[in-house]
Amino acid sequence: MAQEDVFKKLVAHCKEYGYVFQSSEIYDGLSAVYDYGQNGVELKNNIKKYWWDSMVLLHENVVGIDSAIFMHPTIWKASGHVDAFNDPLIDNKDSKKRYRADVLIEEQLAKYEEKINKEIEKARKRFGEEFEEMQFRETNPRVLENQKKWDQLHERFSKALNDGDLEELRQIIIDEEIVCPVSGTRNWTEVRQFNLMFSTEMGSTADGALKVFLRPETAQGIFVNYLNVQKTGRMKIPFGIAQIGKAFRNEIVARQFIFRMREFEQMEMQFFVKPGTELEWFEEWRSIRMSWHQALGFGAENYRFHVHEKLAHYANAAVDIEYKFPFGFKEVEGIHSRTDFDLSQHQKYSGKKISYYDPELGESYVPYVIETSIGLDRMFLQVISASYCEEEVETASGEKDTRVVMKLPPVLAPVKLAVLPLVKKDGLPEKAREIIDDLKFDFNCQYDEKDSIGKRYRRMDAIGTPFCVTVDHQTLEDQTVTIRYRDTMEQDRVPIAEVKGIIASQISFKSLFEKILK
RNA sequence: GCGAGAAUAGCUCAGUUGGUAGAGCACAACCUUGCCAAGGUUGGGGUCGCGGGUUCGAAUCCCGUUUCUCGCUCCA
Repeated sequence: MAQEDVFKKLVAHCKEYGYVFQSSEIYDGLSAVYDYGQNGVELKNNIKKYWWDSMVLLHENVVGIDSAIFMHPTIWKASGHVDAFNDPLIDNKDSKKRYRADVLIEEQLAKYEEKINKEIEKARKRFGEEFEEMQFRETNPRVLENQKKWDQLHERFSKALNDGDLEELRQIIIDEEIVCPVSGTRNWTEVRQFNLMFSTEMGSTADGALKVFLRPETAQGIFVNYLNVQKTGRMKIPFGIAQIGKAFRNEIVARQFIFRMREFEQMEMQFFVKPGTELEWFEEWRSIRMSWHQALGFGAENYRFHVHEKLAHYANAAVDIEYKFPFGFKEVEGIHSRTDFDLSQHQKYSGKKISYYDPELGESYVPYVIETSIGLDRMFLQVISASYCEEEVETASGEKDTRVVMKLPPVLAPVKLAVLPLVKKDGLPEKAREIIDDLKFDFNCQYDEKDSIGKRYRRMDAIGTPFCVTVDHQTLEDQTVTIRYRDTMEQDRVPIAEVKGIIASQISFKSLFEKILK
């Protein structure tokens, strides 16, 4: 079966079994926004717990916070998001290439400058040492002409940019006869402002309302709380701050199910270190994070590192952990060495001193930061991609049949066990209820008495329930039940009293954590 | 954003040159069976994605729009 078909089936399966729904579906949906259903939310919460505990419990120098989605707008100036994520874009209809309108115009300005410089260089060669550049600039007709064009264009461009006049930007491109470098044509679309950040207004909209952004990343909430946590927690460098939360990006193209969404959830940990030691810590976390993924047992061959050649403005090292999704290797998590960029920026914009006094060195410095940032929704997709299986099995009548089973790691499964009376009479349902009443405070349990036992097993396979406890007539006599294991479909008969312990031992995070620490 | 394709019951689909919508599965109730899906009876559920237009009449033809899929592009 082709990988795309698997993915299609997985998406359908997610909807059919209450994992993921399209947002606002009864209103025709909302593009690139999804809701998690009754099983999806359980799986998601379990993934969060796996991550959170692996950060906060396993590392005594990592603590958590939960910062607000709304933050002071200046934070986004300091972080660079306002400038970096605010581009006027224009497309060439012939080459289908997209450009930043402001960049196209800047290039045109550069062309005029180049022409002027050429004239000056020519003249400099001709006149040698007697050449007076200022005088030449003021008198040479070709220089004057290009200078005039430059001035006019620059003035018009600045005004258009300041006014946010997109029409005018497009008109400039047309008037300047700027062509697409690829197609060579001037067949341009409208200029559209593309802002990666969603904004809204806080306070009265009549006047003086504050324009605030929905955070495009959770990291800044950690940076602006760095001092609070460091001081109140008496944290000593190196230490980390972890956070799980929603972030929002107005993506142009958001596709591939929950892989790229407009509203998504991040699990980030920013680790503050002494300058100069950041690359050691970068290596350390890169290795810890890979172990965290691989501990789930989806196969080491399905992961790889992707080292960034081109680094973002704030980073001095960056690597992605990629997982082999049905649509190819894609980024799940990024580990970045962010230097002191963020803290320094906030120091500059806020005017507050953000430094750490290192008692061992006897001096102060702005810490460097190693960031581990994982997309929770991508992690969710990784888990369900890895778990979705279609198996050939033989039916009771000897025919071939396909069993769809979600082989989720039991520790992450939304429903841990189902308790099933073999028949709906003879007191078996009552006995099953009794067992559930004893287990329901420890595990997410389900009760099902409808349809044949085989059908109920299949339903549990489809949502990934790792254990089915079946109550039969023998149960009433000797207080034993059968436990049926999802992956092998094999059964053990055990005393009711032992069920809790057996399941608890298989859904503990401890064994995963031991793999990570090893 | 561009190009191509798709949208009919919860799911998979049928629906003739335009004549007021069907099947299987699923779901609910009851009966029966009882360890790996598909026994019987009965029942609920669709203004055919949405909005216009053409027509006596539109699921069907035309236009627009929304959502999804694929490719390109973009983002990191």
